Amino acid sequence: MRILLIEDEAALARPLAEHLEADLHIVEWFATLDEADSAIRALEYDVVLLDLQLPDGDGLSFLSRIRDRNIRTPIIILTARDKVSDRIDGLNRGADDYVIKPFDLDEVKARIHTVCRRSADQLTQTILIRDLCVCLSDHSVSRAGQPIRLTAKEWGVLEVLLRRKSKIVPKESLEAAIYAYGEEVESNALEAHISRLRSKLGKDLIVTHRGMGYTLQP
Amino acid sequence: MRILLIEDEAALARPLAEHLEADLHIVEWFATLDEADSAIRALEYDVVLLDLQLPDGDGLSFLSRIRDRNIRTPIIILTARDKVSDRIDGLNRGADDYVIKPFDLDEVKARIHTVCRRSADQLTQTILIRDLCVCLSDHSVSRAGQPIRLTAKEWGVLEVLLRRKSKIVPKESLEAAIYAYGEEVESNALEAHISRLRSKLGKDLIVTHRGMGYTLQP
DNA sequence: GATAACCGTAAGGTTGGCGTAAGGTAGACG
DNA sequence: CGTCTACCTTACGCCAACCTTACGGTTATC
Repeated sequence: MRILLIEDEAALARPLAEHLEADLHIVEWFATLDEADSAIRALEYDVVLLDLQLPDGDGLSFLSRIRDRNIRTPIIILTARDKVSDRIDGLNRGADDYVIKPFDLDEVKARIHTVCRRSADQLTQTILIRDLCVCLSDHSVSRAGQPIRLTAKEWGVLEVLLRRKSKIVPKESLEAAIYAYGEEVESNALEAHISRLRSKLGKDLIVTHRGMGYTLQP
Repeated sequence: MRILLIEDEAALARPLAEHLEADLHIVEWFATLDEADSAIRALEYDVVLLDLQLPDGDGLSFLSRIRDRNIRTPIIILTARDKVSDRIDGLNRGADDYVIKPFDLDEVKARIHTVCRRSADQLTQTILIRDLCVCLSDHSVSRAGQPIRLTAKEWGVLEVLLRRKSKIVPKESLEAAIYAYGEEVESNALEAHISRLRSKLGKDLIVTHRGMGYTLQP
């Protein structure tokens, strides 16, 4: 678990960080919103522990800003016992839970666990097409419950076709999708991938439009 | 916390509900078993507060019915001081705790907390996968009863794979999970960890998806 | 202060994905 | 019907991605 701890009081933060690290988590501790902001921009965390009173700004507005940016990382607020309104406000702005200071270290641990679990079984984006079940978020395909293993390139092609559902996708678009700049390829590599995809997913799933491109059969 | 309160005496129920709501819980109050039954069918609660004497039936049989349906939501019984046998009976039928009427509001709160903690710890945190038993909360793994010792990094990798169950997890995600910012590593350290994990947990638990990442074999 | 555990590194081995190309198929058009 | 051409299919071989292992540096443990 990768944890972002935003707390200015070292006396609180340090033991907490140590306790969580002893629990085999990776903790990154910042004392200002400014630092935390660049950290959360650059990296992915599994959970954020956010103190509301910080030297360089209000934790609540930070919270709103994060959610506005559509970052859905679970956030647990660290708040004083008497600041009931802060807690409510925080939950309303998209926090996932709160812990009251002074907190029990094990309680924080427990909250982190439940919050992470909650976010882990979030909805996964799955698409049903003919007898196939394609899950975009886990890169998995199955037919009649039987999982089908695709290679990286095959998946790349399928994903583009799925996203441009029912539209005719030109070969060039597909090639652009699976080859980075500079590693383009001459020859019929794409056609070979299409062929291999068909043999795995069913002969008539992918329809050819001569001279134009490919579509998925709905 | 989402709380289902089943209590017919408004004089008791109302202040309790208010007190719990002030503590930021969500309380849904029903005065009959019938209503409560449909509520618990439809929604998930974190804890149920159950009075045993209700106008439309016996709380104890309701309790049995819930447990028979394999609903494991923690249940706290609200009972009168002189009904000792009811309490024992309740606990035997699967209640998690009891509070004696007339109760102190803060005591109820405390009971709710401990009961929730307990249930969160025990049922959410152990995962069975193939012949392995993995406990997320205490970071232990065992195969056929034999404990297996994992190192910190090995555990970090395994935990992420477990949490993203059945998803293909890219190498970068795994690396991000076990290295804090600034202590990233060049070389195939991750591959080495995967290899060591496989030798400890079984050769085919972790499946490689070339160019994409790793998955756990279900 | 010695022993063990952990982990990054790199070397050497393995393999599956992928590009290639050759031969076949089928729409398009006259 | 014949020809052209875009596309299909298959086998093959290469190589990057990956695996495994040993080694040494560092840190934890007693």
